[in-house]
Parts: sequence; C-alpha cells; structure tokens
Amino acid sequence: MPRPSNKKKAPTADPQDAAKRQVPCQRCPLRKLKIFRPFTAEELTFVATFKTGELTAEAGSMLFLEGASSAHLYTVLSGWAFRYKLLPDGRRQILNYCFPGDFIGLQGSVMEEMQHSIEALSDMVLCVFQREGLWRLFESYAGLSFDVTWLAARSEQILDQQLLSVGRRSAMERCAHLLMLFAGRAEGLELAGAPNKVRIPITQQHIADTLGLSLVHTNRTLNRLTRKKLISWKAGTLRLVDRDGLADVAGWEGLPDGQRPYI
Amino acid sequence: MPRPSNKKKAPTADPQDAAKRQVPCQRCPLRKLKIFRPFTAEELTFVATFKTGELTAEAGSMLFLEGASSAHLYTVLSGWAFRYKLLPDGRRQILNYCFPGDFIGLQGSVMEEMQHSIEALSDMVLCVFQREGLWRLFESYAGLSFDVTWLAARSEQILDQQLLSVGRRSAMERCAHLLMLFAGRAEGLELAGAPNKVRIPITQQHIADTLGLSLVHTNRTLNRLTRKKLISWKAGTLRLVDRDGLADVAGWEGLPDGQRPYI
DNA sequence: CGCGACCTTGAGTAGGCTCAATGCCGGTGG
DNA sequence: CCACCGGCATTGAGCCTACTCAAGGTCGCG
Repeated sequence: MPRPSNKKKAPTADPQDAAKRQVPCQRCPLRKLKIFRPFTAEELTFVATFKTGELTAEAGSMLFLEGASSAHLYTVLSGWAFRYKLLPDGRRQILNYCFPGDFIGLQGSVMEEMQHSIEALSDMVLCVFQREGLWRLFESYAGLSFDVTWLAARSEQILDQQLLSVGRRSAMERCAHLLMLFAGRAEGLELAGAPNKVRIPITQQHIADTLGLSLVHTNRTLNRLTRKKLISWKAGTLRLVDRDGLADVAGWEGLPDGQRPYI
Repeated sequence: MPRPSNKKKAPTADPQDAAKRQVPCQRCPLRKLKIFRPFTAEELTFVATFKTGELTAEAGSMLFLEGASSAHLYTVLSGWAFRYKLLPDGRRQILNYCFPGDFIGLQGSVMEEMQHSIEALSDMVLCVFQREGLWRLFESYAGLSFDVTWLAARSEQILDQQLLSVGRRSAMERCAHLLMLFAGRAEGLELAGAPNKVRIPITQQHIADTLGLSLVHTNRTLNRLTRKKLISWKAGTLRLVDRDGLADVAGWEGLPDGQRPYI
C-alpha cells in the first residue's frame, strides 16, 4: 500500500539569490497576459516595495516543507510546482499544481505552520515577499487584500473540483479531467507551443498521486486514452488529439474565463 | 455508478425571517467559547452593523445552489450543514461540513457564481451579511479582512486533509478519520453531550458521499469498526468507545488548538 | 557500458461496487 | 389499533475496477 521508494532530493534553491532583484514589478512579464487583471498605479508601487527579491529554484527542490513555519510568501513568475501531503508510511497525495501567477505560502503566513509541502517540477523563478509585508498590505490596500482573499477562494474552488474527481469519478474520467485542466491552464498562460500541445514536466507517478490511483493503473488508463485517439503523451509533452472527445469523457465544463487578480 | 434516487427537498427556509434580528452580536453565544478569538470593541460594533439579520433554515433546506449567484454571506450560529457538488448523472461528493462559527458563501461573494451547493442537516440559525458589506469590511477593518482570509486559508487546509483521505487512505482509515474529525469539532463547540458521545445528524449516505465510498461499503466498514469495539453508531449518535484505538486506525493527529477568528 | 529514472505489460488478488432482499422504526390514515 | 409506507440500516452474492508484485523495455547520461 505505501508508495515505492521515494528518493527525496535535497533543497537546492539558493537563498542567496533572493538578494538579487531582477524583474521590477513595473515590467512584470505576467502583466501582459490578458487573464490577469491590471493593477492601479498605486497598487503597483506598493507591490514593488512588498516584493523583496527573487528566488530561483531548480527542478526537484523543495519550496516548503510540511510542519515548518515559513517567513516567506511567493508568487510564481515562471515554472511549475506541486503542493502535496504525505502519510507517515509514504503514501503521497498531490493537492494541486502551481503555475505562473499563483500565490503560494499563504497558509503558512496566516496560520502558524505549513500543513503541506511544495516541490518544484521545473526550474522556477519566484517573487519573494515577507510575511510581515502581508500585514502592511492588509492595513493599507483594501483592493489588494481583497485580491488575496479572491485567490484563496479560487484555490478552494480548485480543490473542490479535485475532490469531486478523486471521490466520484472513474479512473478514465479523472485522467481526462486532469489533462483538460493542464491544457486549459497552460494555454491561458500562453505556455502552449502549438495549439493542443503542451509541455508538462511531470511523470505518470505525479498523475497517479494527484488522482488517487496507482502508477500501474494510471499508465494503463493513459494508454487507453491514447488508443482511443484522444491524446498522445510522449516525453513530457501532452497533445490533445481529439479535444472534444477528451472533454466529453472528462465531463469538462471549461475554466472560468474572467480576468483574475494576482499579486 | 450514479447514486440511486435523490429526492430533492425544496428550499424551505423562510427569507422573511431575515428581517427579524434576534441575537445582537454583542451577546453572540459563540463568543463565550474559548476556541474563538475575541473581537475588539470597535470590530464588534462594525460587525453588528454588517449583520443585517438572521435566517432560520429547516433541516433539509438548501442554503446555496450550485450555479446561482448569491447576494449573501452567512455565519452559522447553530446547526449543521454540508457543502457538496454533483455530477450530471447524480453522483455526489460532499466537500465539507459547516459548524457554528463557520463563515459560508465567501466563494459566491468573491467570484461571480457558486460552484457548489449547501444543504442544512439540522434546523439552523444563521447570521446574514450582505455581499457589499464585505467590501466595506475590507476597506475599513484590516484585522477583520485578515480574519476572513484566515478562515479561507483554514477551509483550504481542511479540504487538503479531506483530499488526502479520499485519495490515499483505505475505507477503514477514512471512516475513522472522519469520525475523529466530527468528534473533535463538536467538542470544541461544546455540542457534545457526554464525553466521547456526539449527536451527528447525518445518515450513512452522507458519510459515503463524503469519503468517496458506496453506501453499502460504508455500512460494512462502520460495522467493522463497531465490531472492533472502537465506536458505536446508533440513531444518529456517535459514541467513541475506544478513542485511542480509533485515533490509531485513523492516523489522527489532532485538531489545531489555537483560537480561531470568526465574523 | 552500466545505471537510474521512467514507462510498459502480464498475472493474480482484493477492496470496493452493484444488485437485490430484508429488517427496522416512526408516522399517517382508516 | 392496525396496516401501510417511506427512509434508513443491514446482509448476501457476484462481479469488476483498481491494486500489488514482478519483469522487462527504453532512453539519456556519466
């Protein structure tokens, strides 16, 4: 029942990097994307002071560790990560994935300690904020505080969907649903190369741990989707061969399409 | 695979009741409980104006409906409810339970529309707030806005745990875990009659839909727990016969014990 | 070339599912 | 007072989805 071996990589992120400040918020690359709501000038100025640096993290490094308390908050600038929990015997449940624009570490800042871990899936760049800055934000910027709450509510929504999948969908439906989600998210961020084609830096073990399935069964299910000519999955690249067909087995209803805030 | 029949009860809550304002916040019965953090005088005054009335809802009535957009926010004063999602074919996943002190409807206030439904399990009394009031709260009361965010973060945490259970625990572990959670929550609210004895107004179907199991299997699992002399479950009353034993199967690690805010 | 990380496939098992009765109890109407 | 009904719990039987164990296979890399 426990998952097989689990070669933990040591944290390789270099905290010294936090000192260098490379991308000024004024020129934040995410602001160009149309899924993000623009800041007011005043908000932008504050956020620029709220941001104390940048962190680059290598694929496989730990951003947060369950049980630790963290002094930092991050916004993902580029790269992918995933948030997960472990059972004492090693069983792992992936809770969600973190994409550019996602705000991470709120739980740790608001409560005393982290109840989950986060690990980088690819090399990443993160904006670093101090925990105390969050309090300044709440005191002076109602709009931004509202945005923080908005983001928290949205991640709750995503968890709701995930729980519905894991609790009530069949393996096939779960896989299809997750793949649609990945494709949708990646396209919103304009990370997709060609249409219906996305680089996803995860292994089937990640998918299994996300969906509450075993590795073997995940593999078979993915292959069945391939044989049905709905997808193809090679070398970390997902191609939606028949997007409508896939959406159909997934019971997919699309992503919310309004703009979202970010910090 | 779809759940059997699902006799929907019509909403029976009487919106007229909202006009009557019975319990002034100054004398809110929840403030006596030690798990809740006290308000400052100023906050209390604001909250009293934020609250626009009370709603009493009968057991079985719908507080929110998936897809609708809601003008209200509530804090549970007394009674139990549950939040859930449905698949088109009727499969149901219960996401979490709402207890006194819980703040509900935030998702609907912050986003455009509700992505889940909420149904009362017992007769309830709720404090009613207007959606726009939330904005006033954010503009003028940083402490309270922070509390709202705290509550959102906490419910995310609870979902994380739930997802871990449903995705990675066995049926036995899941049941034990959920029952420990109920007992812990109820005791914090001093709803427990005798120690280790709690009235829980749900059926086994609710448990099944919470844990992603079938009704039959839930029943057998509960009976196995009974035969192991860990619990007894009669007429909606749970008794923890062997609390340590149960905590053991559940892998239970206790509830966070600090005080929590409420609105 | 060998090794590690990942994917694939076969075989056998079991946990959990469905279908189908049955039992129990409280409420209702005759 | 009794018969009946609806909602819930319980139990048996049989099946199947998903799990475990165990081999390979492939590919990239030092």
